[in-house]
Amino acid sequence: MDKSLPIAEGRAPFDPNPEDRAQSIRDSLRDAIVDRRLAPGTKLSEAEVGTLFDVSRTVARAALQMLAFEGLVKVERNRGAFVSDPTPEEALQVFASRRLIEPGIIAAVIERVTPADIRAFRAHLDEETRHKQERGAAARRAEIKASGDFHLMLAAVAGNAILQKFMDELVARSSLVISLYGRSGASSCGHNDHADLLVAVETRDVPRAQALMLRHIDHIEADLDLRTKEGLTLKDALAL
Amino acid sequence: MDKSLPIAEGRAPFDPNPEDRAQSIRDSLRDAIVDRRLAPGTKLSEAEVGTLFDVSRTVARAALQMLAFEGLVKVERNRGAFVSDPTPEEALQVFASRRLIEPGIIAAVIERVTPADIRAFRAHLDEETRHKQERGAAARRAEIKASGDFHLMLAAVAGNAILQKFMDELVARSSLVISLYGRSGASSCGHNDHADLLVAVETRDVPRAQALMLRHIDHIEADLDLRTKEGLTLKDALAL
DNA sequence: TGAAGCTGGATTGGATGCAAAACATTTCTG
DNA sequence: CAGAAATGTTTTGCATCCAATCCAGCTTCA
Repeated sequence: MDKSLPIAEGRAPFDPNPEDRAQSIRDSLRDAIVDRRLAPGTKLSEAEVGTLFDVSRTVARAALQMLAFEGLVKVERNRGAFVSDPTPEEALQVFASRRLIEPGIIAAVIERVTPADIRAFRAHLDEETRHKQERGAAARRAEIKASGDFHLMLAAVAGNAILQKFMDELVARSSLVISLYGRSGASSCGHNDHADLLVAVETRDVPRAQALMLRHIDHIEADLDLRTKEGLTLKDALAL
Repeated sequence: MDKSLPIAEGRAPFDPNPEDRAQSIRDSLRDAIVDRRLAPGTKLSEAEVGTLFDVSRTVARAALQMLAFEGLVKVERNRGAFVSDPTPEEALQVFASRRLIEPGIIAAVIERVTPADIRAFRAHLDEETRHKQERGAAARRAEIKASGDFHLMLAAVAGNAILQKFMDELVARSSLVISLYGRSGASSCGHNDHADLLVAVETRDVPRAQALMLRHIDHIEADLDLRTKEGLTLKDALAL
């Protein structure tokens, strides 16, 4: 059994809350996936996950099942669970979905945001820019994660639990897609979309905020290189 | 053990495809829930579900877990799974979510719909009106289900697997909400919203189709009576 | 009488064991 | 030597088993 998977990092040494261990395993695995510490296609065997987190296969399997529901892993019958490897088409669908949902979220945010929320957003933005200035792969990972968290904060303020869950899934899948197809290291290269968005929220300018949100999603998507990489190489190598 | 739960009805007698039994149990249970054959709040014990479908608790539990992810059942730790009993606020969130997603879906449909799709929609509409004319609780259930299926067909034609999954969940939750808070038996009392929508799709009039979709959701929501029923009665009985 | 504590039964959470499927390796055959 | 058959190994799917928790009814005590 190979213990080289770098996935058990964010886990608490001994369950702080004795509640649902499967949930916390899922969170650790999800972090590892969106952080690209686990490459798409990696096999996640029940036994391996179980021993790494020191639980039985039963609860390891439950965690993998949860991730399958979110689309972060694919389970193939009698074959096991693999970190999902979204196709370019799936990538486009992720952003198409976000284009529908996030303008609505931003409108709800403007309706409900409190001064305390604004302060929290500002603090988060500061941290984001801090990560952006640092160097190294770890800082890059932290930046991508923080960027996603900004959208999750918006979803939380919007106050719709269902949309929040959808955004949870969409942001996670986006991170996966960016890590696969992202051209530059960072999602928002050069742009300051989040800061602009926050200004529009503060001034309660709904149309502008929605337009900025759509533009922001355009920017993220424009940074992707969705030309299929593998799969064609075979044909290339043989025929051409 | 009570064997009175009328949930095992849609199940195939012996798994035609030996694949994933949990999945098919989930489908049966979901049908039963959105069909109102299982009332909100009903306890779904693992052992009971297991014996009803002739599987062990392990796979019964997996099915319940899936339903929990969709929000159709709530599992309380150490207490079990219960058919979820959405609050009025959750009900509003369901429709708020649909208002964001479905206009986008209808636009995608207009872009991609084929003549064969149109024929399928027409056939489905016929069946809907047929159910609407019949009498009895069974016909009412069939009508609600068919009405939801129309929206699911739209989502399928739109061609975005993620949005389709979201709509799966939203339609199921809507049926649950309607069965709980619906005033009239049917959702679209008197209106012919689906037929109008289909015309707009055929003429490829995106703005009109989107407006009709929003109006349709308004109609469904207007048919709800979201005043809290239980919970306040206690206060009423005691204080007032 | 009523409230707190206790006990028996039932139910869930989770670990383990076994059969079947998939995979890897070796052996056989042309 | 190449390809196919066969065998052994690994991993999943699932049933079963045990411990922990919860619930209901009963007992006890003020």
